[in-house]
Amino acid sequence: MDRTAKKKATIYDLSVLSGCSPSTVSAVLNGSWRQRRIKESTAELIQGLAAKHQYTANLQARGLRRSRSGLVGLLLPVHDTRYFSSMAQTFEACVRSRGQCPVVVSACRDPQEERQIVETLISYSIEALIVAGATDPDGVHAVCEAAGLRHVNIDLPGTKAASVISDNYAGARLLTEAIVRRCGADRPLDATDLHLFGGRDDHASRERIRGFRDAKRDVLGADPDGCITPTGYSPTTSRLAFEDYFERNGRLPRGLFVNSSINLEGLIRFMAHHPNDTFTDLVVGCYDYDPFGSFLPFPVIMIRQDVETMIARAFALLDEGRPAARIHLVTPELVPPRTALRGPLDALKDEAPA
Amino acid sequence: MDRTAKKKATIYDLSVLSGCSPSTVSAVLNGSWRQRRIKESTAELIQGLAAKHQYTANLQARGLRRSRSGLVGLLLPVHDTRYFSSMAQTFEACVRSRGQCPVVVSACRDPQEERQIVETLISYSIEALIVAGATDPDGVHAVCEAAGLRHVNIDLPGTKAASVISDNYAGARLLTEAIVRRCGADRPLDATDLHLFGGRDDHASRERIRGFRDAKRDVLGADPDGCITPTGYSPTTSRLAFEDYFERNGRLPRGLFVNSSINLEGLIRFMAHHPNDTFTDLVVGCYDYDPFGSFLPFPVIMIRQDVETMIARAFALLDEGRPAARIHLVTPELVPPRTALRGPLDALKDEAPA
DNA sequence: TTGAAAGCGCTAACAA
DNA sequence: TTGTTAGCGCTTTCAA
Repeated sequence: MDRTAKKKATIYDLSVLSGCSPSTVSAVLNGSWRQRRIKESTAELIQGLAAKHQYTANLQARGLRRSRSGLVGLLLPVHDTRYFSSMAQTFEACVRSRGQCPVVVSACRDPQEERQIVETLISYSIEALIVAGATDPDGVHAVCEAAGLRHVNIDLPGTKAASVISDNYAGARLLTEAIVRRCGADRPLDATDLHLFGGRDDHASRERIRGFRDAKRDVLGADPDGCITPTGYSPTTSRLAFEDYFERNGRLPRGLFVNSSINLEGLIRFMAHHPNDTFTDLVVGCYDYDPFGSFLPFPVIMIRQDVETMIARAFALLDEGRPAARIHLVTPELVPPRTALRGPLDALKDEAPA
Repeated sequence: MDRTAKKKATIYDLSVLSGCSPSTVSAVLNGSWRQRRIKESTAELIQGLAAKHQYTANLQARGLRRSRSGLVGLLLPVHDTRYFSSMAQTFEACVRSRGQCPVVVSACRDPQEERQIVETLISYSIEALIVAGATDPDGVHAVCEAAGLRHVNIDLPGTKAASVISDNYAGARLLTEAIVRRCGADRPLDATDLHLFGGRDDHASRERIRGFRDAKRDVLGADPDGCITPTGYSPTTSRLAFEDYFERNGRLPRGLFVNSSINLEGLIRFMAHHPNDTFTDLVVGCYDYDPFGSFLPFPVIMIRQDVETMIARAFALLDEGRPAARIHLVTPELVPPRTALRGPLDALKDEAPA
């Protein structure tokens, strides 16, 4: 027995109450009344009635009629990472500032899920979509294209739609050099002692690996094979890779390039099974920034991707209509160990202590 | 010029193509055809056509007609925390397993935003709402109630709707005792040397403070005043509180109860400005679990709230229809230092290395 | 086993 | 300055 579920007021109710026609009411209530040259007094009358009866537009009806919904989508691989959750946070602020409603969903890096979820969003007539870190951006593109949906890739590029990604090559070089510098403070680093873990066969990983290798060659004068271990984006498989290396070599490499914060979670799972002195001498570089990750008991140098700029660029491209299918690089930032950066949450006003 | 934005097929198109009536097509395509006793062969015919023409239902139209949308909402304070992002992750899986579409939004702990955002969701005819960590749950309740929207609170309780929260009192006791135990390993802890930072005047903070004080009294035999510093849920204000304490006392307390992972971010911001030896001897307890937070260079004991159970209970209550406005406690878990727990991401299948 | 027809709440020509 | 009207695409009685 839902006592209070009174039916919501419609423009027809207000039409009767005000003595005006439904279309007049509609115009007043959706803001188009000035240009429809409706008398100020009628507008006020209707607005008053609307407030009094707690009228709110039925957005499904409006959307159906206008064949758009006011919804804007963000497709993530996962929510549960500081990188992607900060992306969601930034995206949401952007969308709201445009008076639209954000819809953030995740597809777990499953190409089929990606397409299917996007199809669902399209069925709700979303007006634009940002595709972040998709495993199959071109597959998603096909779905969007067929429905005439504006979309851009972010984080991981596609070949069919505009893409905003960070400059993974430059970032990886920067990071690699910083690791070497930090290691070298004590004694020179052997090239086999700088190892990259994580990532898989996607554009970001490839670019990072390329930057890693080039930097190694430049700085250490050598880039032996076997210093790269892809693990996918899973803490479990990453951890196994570390265990494996450790068993083979009796220790970790002195310099560790970790492909992403998810892979860094693999490292801490490894840590949980090994005493702290396993990690003396270790210098870690991690692509992606996590505030707590920056304060681990060994130096962790991080790369913070400029999410704010990436999102802003993505929206700029969406506004263009049909942007060319090229890649836009955004420069990431090197973050020294023990650094706490401000994040999207800092944009919110601080609450009084109580 | 959007070349390919061909209009989407409708049931009318398929009606013409198949020679059946729109209502038959509708029934076939929304799954109600068996009970509408439609011949298998007609169904197959229509399904074939639908596939061929890439028909997908217009969910806005369906929603308008049925006056529900298939959308289920989750209102968060913020995305960018491992606690809330894991909640989003878990929520999303739950909603999808029910064949509905998740909508996760955040309101930045602003009571007015909370109500307004919920009003928007209601305008989209969402079918149920989980209100997580709201600053003004009862305000949100009023909005939902007026629209006859099923909803439950989670994380922070309200007085008007059913609420699922973790047992903050018990958790805080557990955590406090664990901090004392860990400190005491060396030399006995003075009661003034166990300090609580963070939180504000909400139910969770109050319960945690109560648990903290009771445990202190029980274990240390005293609970002097002035050992509690609320800071709100902001890294900046938390950091200032730590700085302030440090300036006054020339050091941090030996035992630190931190109210939430956001407040723990305040601690690491403090760390960024102080050398590592400021933190020898320190034992931290943090309400909320963050995988990297568990591996800081001093012992961090954490409380992991059982998000999976909380979400599951919330859905169970939603299914009840009109659940009583009582509070349901879920037991949280004590996490020793240097512990890497599995999270919602581990439920996903691990990807092959490349 | 199927079809006809009304209508969900709103918008946008077009008329007045 | 306002009203009339015809849908947007779908579901759902009711009738056949």
